[in-house]
Amino acid sequence: MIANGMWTLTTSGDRVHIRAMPTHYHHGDLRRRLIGEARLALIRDPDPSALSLRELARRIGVSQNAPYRHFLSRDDLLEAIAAVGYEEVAARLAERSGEGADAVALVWEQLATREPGLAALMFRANHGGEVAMASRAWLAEVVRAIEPQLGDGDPERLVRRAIGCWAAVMGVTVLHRGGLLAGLDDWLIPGSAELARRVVSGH
Amino acid sequence: MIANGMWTLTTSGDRVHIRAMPTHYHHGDLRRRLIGEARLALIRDPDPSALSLRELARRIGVSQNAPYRHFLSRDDLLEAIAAVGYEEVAARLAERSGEGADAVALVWEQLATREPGLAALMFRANHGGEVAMASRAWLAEVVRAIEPQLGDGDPERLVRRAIGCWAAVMGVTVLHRGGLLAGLDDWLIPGSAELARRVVSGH
DNA sequence: GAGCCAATGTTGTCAGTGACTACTTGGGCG
DNA sequence: CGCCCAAGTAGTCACTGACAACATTGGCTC
Repeated sequence: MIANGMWTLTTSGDRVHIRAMPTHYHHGDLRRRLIGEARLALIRDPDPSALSLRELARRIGVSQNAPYRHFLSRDDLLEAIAAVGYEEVAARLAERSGEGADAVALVWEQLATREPGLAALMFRANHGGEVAMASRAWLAEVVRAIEPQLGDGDPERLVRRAIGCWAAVMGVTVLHRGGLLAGLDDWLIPGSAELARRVVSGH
Repeated sequence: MIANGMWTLTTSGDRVHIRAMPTHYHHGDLRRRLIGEARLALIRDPDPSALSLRELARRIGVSQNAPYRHFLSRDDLLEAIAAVGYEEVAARLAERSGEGADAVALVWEQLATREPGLAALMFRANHGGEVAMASRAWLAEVVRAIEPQLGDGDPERLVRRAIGCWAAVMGVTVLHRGGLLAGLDDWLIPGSAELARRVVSGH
């Protein structure tokens, strides 16, 4: 089955059915509800490993097993959330085209501040194809953002710089959120925007 | 009680006893054993959230509750391991003083390659004081490593650059291990050494 | 309009986990 | 020699992810 929230594609035999999704039941809405509720849970407790499928189900008011109709496993849910995260962050960066590397830093920092749990999920190891795919949209936006600052050099360098920029910004975020910079005076901590610019610019 | 593996310091009343640790029992050795076995487990399965205290205990041959005599909780164990990780990586960097930012990249990359689970632990959010402390040793070594490349500017800038270097190198590692760069051609991925140099050098 | 049938719920169950309480042990100190 | 107490053991609890089996819903086909 293929669904996007508005409709579902179903196969019966070798026929293909398209049908609108019901809205007044939990039917068809659950997947979205689960992701939304999970994000809320991640705001309450930013540790993704503390997120419980059963509690989510309880909160939404469905049976403990219902989530498994929409996600293969707990990890599958987490993947989906991370993917949504990348999509959103890409969209937010797209709105700020023209602000260069600073925008990359800004958008990422906002994410990490507002939804640290979501950010933690996006840092996570062993992501599957879904997240990798979604993160490409983000990477594409980073490329677009920094492109004017790099002049028209070769496109490969552009991508390399974009990844470097992403990595650097993400790195500071990880250090920050990890408490690894706790106790250090503020002026000893590089601003992520400054770092992003530094990575992008130059020969 | 204070212990370092060779001896223990015990207080009885207001006296202090120092005594050698027995070696033929698990006594006194368990803490170290646990950390070691946990690292092995993290090599088998790099996902820290999959590490089970009970399985560790089983593997070592002690009761399921024995670990709690040495660590307050599972997280406490993970913290201790992360701290050890930072200590080791600091030591390894110290051996390569004079190689500049490249050494930082090299050492960190080796860690992430050889013990990705350990690395994941060191990236983790919400670290307590113990890890923050240990990571300071690492940061100090990074400062020492990049110092010759920066000339003798102001020391604050030096620290900022060191943190930036750390963040950048760590960022690429996270992206890599997260599978976020999967499918990208190699020449599109910035080398962490190059990135480190770029962050450190310049005006 | 009847009924099929896939999607999507629900109930029941299992093994495994972190953490707690209460006990036992054993070796060095006085 | 006897006590003390750090460090180990046994038993238990609530909770979790995952699975199997069953119930229900509503659109499509005929």
